[in-house]
Amino acid sequence: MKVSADTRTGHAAPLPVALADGVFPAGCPSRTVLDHITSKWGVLILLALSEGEQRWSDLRRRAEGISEKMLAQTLKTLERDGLVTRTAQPVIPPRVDYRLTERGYELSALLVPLVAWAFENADDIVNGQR
Amino acid sequence: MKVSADTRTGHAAPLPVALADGVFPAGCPSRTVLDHITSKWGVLILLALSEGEQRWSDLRRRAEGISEKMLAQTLKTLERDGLVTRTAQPVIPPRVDYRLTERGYELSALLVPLVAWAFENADDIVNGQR
DNA sequence: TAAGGTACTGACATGAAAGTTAGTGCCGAT
DNA sequence: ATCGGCACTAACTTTCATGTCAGTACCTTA
Repeated sequence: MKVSADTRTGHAAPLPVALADGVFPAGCPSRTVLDHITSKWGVLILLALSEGEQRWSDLRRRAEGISEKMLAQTLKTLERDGLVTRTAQPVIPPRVDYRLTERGYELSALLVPLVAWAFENADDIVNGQR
Repeated sequence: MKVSADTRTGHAAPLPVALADGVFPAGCPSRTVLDHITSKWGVLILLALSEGEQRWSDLRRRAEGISEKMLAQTLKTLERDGLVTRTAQPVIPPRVDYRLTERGYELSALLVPLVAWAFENADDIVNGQR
């Protein structure tokens, strides 16, 4: 069954993804990846790092409201996913830097416009306007 | 304090958003909006609708694994946010169509490349590769 | 006559995500 | 001498998003 294009707006909206019948499969690995990067704090951390290497305490301050537990957990997930690298310097006091990998940078380039859109439209949306 | 650009990749990564000190404020409305659109099923529904108007049963089939409760709940949230419109036709059996608003279409245009990226990179990521 | 499709709603249950609190070891500043 | 900053970890608790199950009302097909 072929799904027709949007007839109201006249816009084409191609999904450049091989999807049988336009179905998003339940067990698909992309679901897991999507869950990681669209997690409450994942987006914010990736966005903050898109401006360059940052320390633990920088990230904590920039993602306002994050707990240390969630910061550690989010960074670990992003590291396991190969989106972020951790560099610890054996100095006192400890200094640890986080930066995006090439892959992480690729992703952040897609997230930036999304978050920018959310910023611009947030007020209209929560006020229930058009 | 000014945050330096990424010195490793040499890429510029501008955040086109007015952020005092690069801090994402805790009470910011964009947090709410981001939560809605990055919810487990929100992304999938918006993506499915990016291909055009669709019925309840179409969406249920395409977002594989979604329950009827979550479909209803997700659609209601997206409707309240002015991203989706609902059109019920008084026929028997009932027929209800869902489509993106202009604003919803704008958003989906940003989500499509993100999901495409997730599809392409998912296997590498979950296999813990580089 | 019974089963199944259509588009839902509501009560209840669960589990994963998130929050809270406390503790680590070392240092510099008050 | 004790406080705070640094970068965490671990145990425990809570909250909320999500899942499960049942029911609605009408019609068609078997």
